[in-house]
Amino acid sequence: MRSEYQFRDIEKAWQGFWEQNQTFKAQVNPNKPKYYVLDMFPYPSGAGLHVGHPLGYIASDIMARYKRLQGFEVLHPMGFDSFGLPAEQYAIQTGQHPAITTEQNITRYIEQLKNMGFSFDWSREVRTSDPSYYKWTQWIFMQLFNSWYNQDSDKAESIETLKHILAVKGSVGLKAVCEDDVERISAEAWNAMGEEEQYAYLLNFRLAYLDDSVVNWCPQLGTVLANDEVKDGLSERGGYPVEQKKMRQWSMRITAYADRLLRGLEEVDWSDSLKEQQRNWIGKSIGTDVEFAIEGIADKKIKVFTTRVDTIYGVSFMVLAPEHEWVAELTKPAQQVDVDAYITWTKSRSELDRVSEVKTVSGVFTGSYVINPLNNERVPLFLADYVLAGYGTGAVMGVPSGDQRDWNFAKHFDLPIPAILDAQKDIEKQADNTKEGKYINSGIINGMGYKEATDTLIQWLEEKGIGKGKVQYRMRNAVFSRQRYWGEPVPVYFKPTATGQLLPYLIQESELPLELPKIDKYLPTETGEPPLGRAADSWKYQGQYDYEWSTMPGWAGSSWYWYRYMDAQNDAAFASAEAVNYWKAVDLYIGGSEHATGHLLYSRFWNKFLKDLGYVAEEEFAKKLINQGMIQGRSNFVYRVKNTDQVTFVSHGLKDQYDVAALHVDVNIVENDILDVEEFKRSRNDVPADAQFILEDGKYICGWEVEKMSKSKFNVVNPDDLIAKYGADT
RNA sequence: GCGGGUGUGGUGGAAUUGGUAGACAUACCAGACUUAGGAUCUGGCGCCGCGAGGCAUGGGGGUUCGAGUCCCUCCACCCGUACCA
Repeated sequence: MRSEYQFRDIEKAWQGFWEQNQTFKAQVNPNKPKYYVLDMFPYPSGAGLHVGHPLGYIASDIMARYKRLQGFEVLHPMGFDSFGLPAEQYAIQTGQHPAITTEQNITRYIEQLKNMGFSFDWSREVRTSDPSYYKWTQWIFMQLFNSWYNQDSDKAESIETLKHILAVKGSVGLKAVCEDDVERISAEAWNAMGEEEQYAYLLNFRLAYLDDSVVNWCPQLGTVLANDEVKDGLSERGGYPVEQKKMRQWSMRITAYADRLLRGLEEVDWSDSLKEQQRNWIGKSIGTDVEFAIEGIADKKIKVFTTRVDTIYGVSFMVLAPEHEWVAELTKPAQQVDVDAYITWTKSRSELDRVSEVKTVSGVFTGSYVINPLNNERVPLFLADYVLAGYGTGAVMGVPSGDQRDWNFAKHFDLPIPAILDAQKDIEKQADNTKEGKYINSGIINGMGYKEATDTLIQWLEEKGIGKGKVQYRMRNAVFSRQRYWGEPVPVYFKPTATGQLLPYLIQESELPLELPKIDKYLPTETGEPPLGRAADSWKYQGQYDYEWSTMPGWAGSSWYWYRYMDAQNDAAFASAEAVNYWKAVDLYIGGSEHATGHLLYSRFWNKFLKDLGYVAEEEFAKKLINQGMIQGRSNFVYRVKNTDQVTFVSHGLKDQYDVAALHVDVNIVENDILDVEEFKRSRNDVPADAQFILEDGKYICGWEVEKMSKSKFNVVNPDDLIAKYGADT
């Protein structure tokens, strides 16, 4: 009889006991203090659970067990973020419905997670792709559509309160977060509108709204690509050209919450680095909007945003984004050819390319001039792709003496570099962004210091009605449409007005969930519509109106899931008031830092919105957050001898005698650094059967190195294998 | 490019304010015990050197009586960069 620890039997027995006795089932129990420990739920990929997943799950499991022993009622759930691109790509290739592969992957994940013996309450499992779950994702979308952001109360309110304000006061003095170019109207004008006209007007104020956004469009694939799927201006699949194209998309007005998202960081126990990343992402800057008149065009003015209005006398050029809507009108015939060529070129460049290449200057003169309102000088108007249409006003003023990129631009196009501060040094050699000293060559602010000059200019501009102080955020509103199949359908249909304009309407709440229709292929349609367009003939609201064909992004389902765990089976609400008021918020959230500016920001946004509407208890959803690190892997290497006719590998101890190239080899065919040569030949089709191996002591010894664990380094170990070999506790 | 982070033995990591660098653990080496070992115990273990000693916290420079810690500068790697999850 062997006396060693029989982990296979013992672990299996206890896991069975826990399941039968529901040992880890959580309940609303007002007699006990609660503790909510949450893991970032995984995407169920086809590769199965990676060893990186348990790294965080082990930490949270330790906390969950510890808190239970301390007498807390502990909520420690697990679920699956099961909508996403990989399942859709697989469906496109195989015709297999993504729901089927997703189901299989989840089954595997659950088996793996149970083998590890985590103390999850599996009765609360959620799956974002399950209609009983996405019913509530769609419901939240409906609430966002039915809301506007009132800056007076500093919260989201029902669109009904806006209707009331419009009927009584109109929108002239209304403080709402909305599109900049919304026409301001009087109460009389509002009341004189027809019902459809009023409805169309309200669309400008909703927190979920339609807007033009720039996307990566691949004409050959007929689809929109993620930046991730674009490499060097070509699609990763197929290598086709990708261009920047404007499309009508759903967006979420997250910018309405920018300031609250900043302030909320002060009350959460998250790492300083993570908070800093969010602050920088939101990017609050205080500056000034200034309007420049256009020479020869009386009815239009170009608006720029600047954080350094004090440098306005140093302006020697102006730059518009190539996508700016007035480009066609502002381009003179003599420059038309150059401008067209430049725009064509920028269309091939991703946003990341555009802002990251600062060494090379590119741009083109439009032939037009604007007028500096302070000194009435003519300022040449250029296009350059470092200016982004989606940020600020899509136009910037060029001040070469104070900004290095502007300085480079001015040198390249041989533009003047006027000095504006007596403290600026060597501006013929480089820009000097100092705010020190007194202004020179600067009209009404000559002799002043920075603060006085800024205040004087803002006051002057506001009096003349051509500028005003403004807070600008770097963060943009969040695009919410995806031209994909495997996501939540948007619960909207389109109905034409009397004039034929299509307006979006919500379906009835009682009609939720709006389930994904079955389609024959998962590709976009031949006319470039999203995949759901394939169901258009039969999939109609009340048999006559087209539904929205785009689906929601991956972040929709993950931006509220912690509430569903509180009351996962509830069919009447996303969670009952009783459950929400007991569990309140996540006490400890564990996951990767890569979610700093995506998931964690979107989730805070939706949480604040749900709080405004009174559906949840807390302003911040995760009180404490810990980022787990990454798993390192021990990589193995083989050494291929260079410049030989016959493919030859030399063992590690002898490699210095040859000219060799080190190649990663799969660690799963290496044991104690000894390579399984036969398996190596079998598993690699780039290694011929007659390959030579120069051995030492009859063995092929591999080299090794510690690196990030990743597929490309062939150093990934499978948790199943490790558990089978050593047991879950190990 | 920009934002955030990390760099200390084979590995995970210690080192309170600037005051003995490498605690603790693991791996490895040698030995003991044992029917057996994925158990236990003992010793060794940053690098060079027989030794005395010298060198060493990504590289270079600086401040200081004294620097892993402070300053400057450079490098490498990781995360994010808005439709991967």
